[in-house]
This record gives sequence, C-alpha cells and structure tokens, in this order.
Amino acid sequence: MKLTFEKYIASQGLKMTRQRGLILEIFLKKEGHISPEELYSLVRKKDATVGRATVYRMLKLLKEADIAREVDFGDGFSRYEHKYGHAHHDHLICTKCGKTMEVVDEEIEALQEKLAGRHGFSLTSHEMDLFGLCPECREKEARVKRQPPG
Amino acid sequence: MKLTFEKYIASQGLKMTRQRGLILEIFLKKEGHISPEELYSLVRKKDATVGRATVYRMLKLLKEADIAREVDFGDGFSRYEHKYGHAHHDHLICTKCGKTMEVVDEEIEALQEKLAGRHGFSLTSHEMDLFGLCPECREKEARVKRQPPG
DNA sequence: TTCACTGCAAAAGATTTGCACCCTC
DNA sequence: GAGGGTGCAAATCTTTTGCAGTGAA
Repeated sequence: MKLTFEKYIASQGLKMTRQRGLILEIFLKKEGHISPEELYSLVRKKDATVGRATVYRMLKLLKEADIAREVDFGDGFSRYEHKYGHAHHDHLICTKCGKTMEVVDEEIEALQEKLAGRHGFSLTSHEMDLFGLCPECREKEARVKRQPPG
Repeated sequence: MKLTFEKYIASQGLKMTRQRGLILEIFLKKEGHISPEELYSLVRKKDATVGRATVYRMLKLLKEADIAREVDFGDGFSRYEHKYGHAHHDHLICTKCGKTMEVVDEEIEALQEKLAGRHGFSLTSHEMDLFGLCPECREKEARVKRQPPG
C-alpha cells in the first residue's frame, strides 16, 4: 500500500516527504472511515508541526492514487477510508448513536448493475447508505416505551 | 401539498407568511432536486427582497413537515426535492455531464430491508446513488476512442 | 398585542489557496 | 539547483445565528 503510493507519487513527478509518510502510515492503520479533522489530530500527536492543509492535500492525493475512497454521510463533513483489505462496501448507519457497519450484498450489487443497464448507464461506482436503528438503540427505544420517564 | 404545509405550520403554532408562500410555490414547481442557492435565485426573481436565510429556514421547515427530502451527492452542497408525486427513489448520476435520473427497483428495496435485518437494524430511510456514464456520454466516449483528436 | 418571522450582516465551520521558506530528487 | 512541498494565515463557500424591526393571528 505504501508502495502503491510511492509508485503513484513517482509516476506523477511528485516527491515523498516525511509528512506524507507519516500521514499515510496513520491513515492506513485506521480501520473504517476517518474525517480529515480526526486524521489531523492523530497526526499532530506524532508530529505537532504538521499543518492541517497538508492533511487535506494528502487526502486528495490518496484519492487520486486510488488508495482512499471518500464517503459522505450527509452530515456536513467528509470521511475517508482506505481500500487496503477493504473491498467496496456499503454502510448501515444508526441515526441514534451514530454507529456504522460496513456491509455488502452481492445480490444488491448485481441488481444495481442491471438497473443501471436498463437505463443505458454504465456504472463506475455507487454509494449506498442505509439509515436506521442499530440493535442496541432499538432495544433502548423499546425499553423507554415500556416504561416512559416522568 | 400547500395544504399539508399550512396544516403543519398551524399544528406547530407557527405562522404563514408571504415569503413562505412564495418559496413553497416555487419549490413545488421545480421537479427533481434543487440547491438552496438555486431556489434562492428563483425566489429573488419573483421578489428581490427575500433573504437567503429565509430560504434556508424554509427548507428546514419543509423537511420537518415531510414535504421535502434532502439528498446529498457529496459535491459540497445540499439539494432538496419535494415528495409531491415523488415517491422514494434513488439516483443514477452521470459523472461526465451531471445529468441525473430518478429510479426505483423494488427488488433492491426489499433486499436492503433484508440486509439490514440480518444485522439487527430497523431501517428508517436510505440513500443510494449510482455513478456512471449516461447513454449520451458513453456514445461520445466511444466516438472519441474511434477517432482520437490531434 | 403578542410572538413568530424577516432581512441583514456577522459568525461559524469545513476546505482551499497564496506565499515565503524548506527540502527532495 | 530546480521545482515540488510545507505551514500559516487569509480567503472561500455553504449554512447558521443574533438582532432589531415587521407583521400575522
């Protein structure tokens, strides 16, 4: 993965730097998605001199190098996840506690292709986010109903 | 639809105003999605005294009244669409020309429920955006390949 | 008459950019 | 040594908010 990035960097006539190495390392360690701000704060813990702009610029680069994927839960800020050991997947998002799960359903994937095909589209990517209540929050909800406060 | 809004307004102890009437009217006329800025500029054409904040506040209200749905294509700004004659649907988006189509596939909808259920989630909503090339852009693409410029 | 509503301008919050200096290659 | 990279602060861009005046019920 690091190699992939170095190859990309070289192919574009760009340069490898201490900052890029550090950001990449931390980004790859993080499973699931991470916001630029979270990443920035993790990076700062290791090296407080790195600037916020560098993190943003690096994320853009990672996307171009096809190492990161940008996801958007529509809550006002972006998130990124690396593709290492992470094939494409969709998200189950709890609207109460914010927990997310990565899921894939091959049947759905296939139907998406068919659906697009029926309209003459050729698909390059998709994003599917399913919002609802996670098991824990459903349980809590049920408990509240049984015994209302007050 | 206008009635639905008026009912909602009344039920919340809010008031109907000239601005709200105008924004609602223009919003309902627009098929497909519209960004706050677009809506604002359409409204200004009819009444140049309406403020941008009023449009934003109205969109929030329309969402609460369950008349509008917010969609997010992850390009940095929000979009809204009304539900009048618009059942739930997903989107096919051309990454080249930006054209969008509304689509629904009952089979996919059903599988989404099943998928969520397998993980103990109860769904309240979802967003599915399929990105790719529309028929026209595919055709153009193919033509370019056959006869490269230069 | 009472509050909700409005426009404006300022504020907020995420992301980008201009610039002078730094450091790979 | 050349040219890309960096940090910082300022700039952008979308959306929200505070406020004093306005208007619906």
